[in-house]
Amino acid sequence: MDRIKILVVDDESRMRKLVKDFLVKKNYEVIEAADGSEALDIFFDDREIALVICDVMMPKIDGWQVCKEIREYSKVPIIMLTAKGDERDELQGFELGVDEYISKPFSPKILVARVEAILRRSNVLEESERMEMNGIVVDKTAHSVMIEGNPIELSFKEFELLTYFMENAGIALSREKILNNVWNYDYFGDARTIDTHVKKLRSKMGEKGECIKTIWGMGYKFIA
Amino acid sequence: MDRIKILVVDDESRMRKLVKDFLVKKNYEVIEAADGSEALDIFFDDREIALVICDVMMPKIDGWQVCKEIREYSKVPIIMLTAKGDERDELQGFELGVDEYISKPFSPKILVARVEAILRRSNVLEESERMEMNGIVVDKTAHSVMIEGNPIELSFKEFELLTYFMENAGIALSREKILNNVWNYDYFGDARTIDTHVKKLRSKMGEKGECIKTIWGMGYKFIA
DNA sequence: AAAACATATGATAAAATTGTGAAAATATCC
DNA sequence: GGATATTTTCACAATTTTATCATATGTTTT
Repeated sequence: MDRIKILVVDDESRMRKLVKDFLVKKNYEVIEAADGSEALDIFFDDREIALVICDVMMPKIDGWQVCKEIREYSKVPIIMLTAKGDERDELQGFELGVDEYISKPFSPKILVARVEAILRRSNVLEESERMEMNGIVVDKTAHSVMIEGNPIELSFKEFELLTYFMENAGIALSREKILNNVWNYDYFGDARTIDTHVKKLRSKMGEKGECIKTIWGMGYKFIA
Repeated sequence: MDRIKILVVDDESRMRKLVKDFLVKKNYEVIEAADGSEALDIFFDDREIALVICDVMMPKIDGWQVCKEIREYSKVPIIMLTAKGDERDELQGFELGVDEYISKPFSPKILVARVEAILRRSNVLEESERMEMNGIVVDKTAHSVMIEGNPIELSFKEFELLTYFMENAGIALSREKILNNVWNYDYFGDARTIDTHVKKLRSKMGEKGECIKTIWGMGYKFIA
């Protein structure tokens, strides 16, 4: 899965950097905008931003305005950074659809906690990546495999191999191709090791092992 | 915060024990009273009882009477256990200030659900973040853990780790991910420290330690 | 049908990962 | 400041996975 994108809008570059640093450490992808119009440009251009963190006080277009314009078209979660707890402003904000406030100065922990809470609420975090073909259910998130409702235990490589097969169902895959995709690029061992893994996979998959077909002189193919 | 106190009033010890067992598993402190006058004594003596569960049918002072006397001085939520749905009685009860009825026989789930609902309504469960999975009760507010009704002592990190696992039950978690979420962003130590914590957690959790599964070559996963 | 070649299989060796206990470093509490 | 508990590190054992190889089995070609 790709990293989650967060748009940080603030006219002070120091503040942007601060916020960015903590979020990057948490493995988010942070995009910066130095003012309201840049923020709106980026937001409507990118279309994949999962969260907006926006300073209220900005020259030209202020935070409220940014919020309002985004809300015209999007329900993306918005966190506002306020100078201090101005209740009247906050009330106004909630009407505009602000999801959360963080008043400066804030601790990094608070920031990260709020961000995670919001993302969890909006189900951006941890959507389960599942795949189902012919009674074989692969859940990449849970790292589990079920066949006809029964869980089976696969080793790491076997799991990777199976998901690679299933993601490329119906496509003939040469050993070379499999090596390049399932093994690290720096693997220079024997390609025949694939055979062994295929063997184990097939046996663990029972009847469904026949989904992995041998293409003589070429490689393998997964058929659903 | 201390555990929440619930007073259970019933002349049948079997019934008291039944109710108590389920509530204790949910980390409530249960105080028993075998008859009405004992109940009133305990209630006015303790002053910290958050909920009263009271049988209607009792010798000497019946449930209605207990309810009435408590209501003279307190607005504590009261749940009545009735033999069967006698509507006339229930009407009478609501006038007395009974909050909820549970008619015998009841399922433990119903009981616990009603209790939690009432406590939430009366703000006793003030955002007390607790979760329960497979007999493991974690109360983030109280920072306590119970397994099958027995409290276990966890260190700070162990507690954080367990809650992280439980909040992400069923999801395969890489060491990197665990470090980023349970440890501070500024931790750059050895990832193997996780193993040590997992080891201690497992041993402290006894049989339930098996809920933390090792995913070879990948990380760990909590299964409920 | 035999030769030549490709894949399957089982056993085994090598490598990688995790479990564990103890010691060292840190933090916390009197 | 010392005692205690927690957290981290480390070394080694135990375990699991992965790679290799020899051999068996199966396909294709001649």
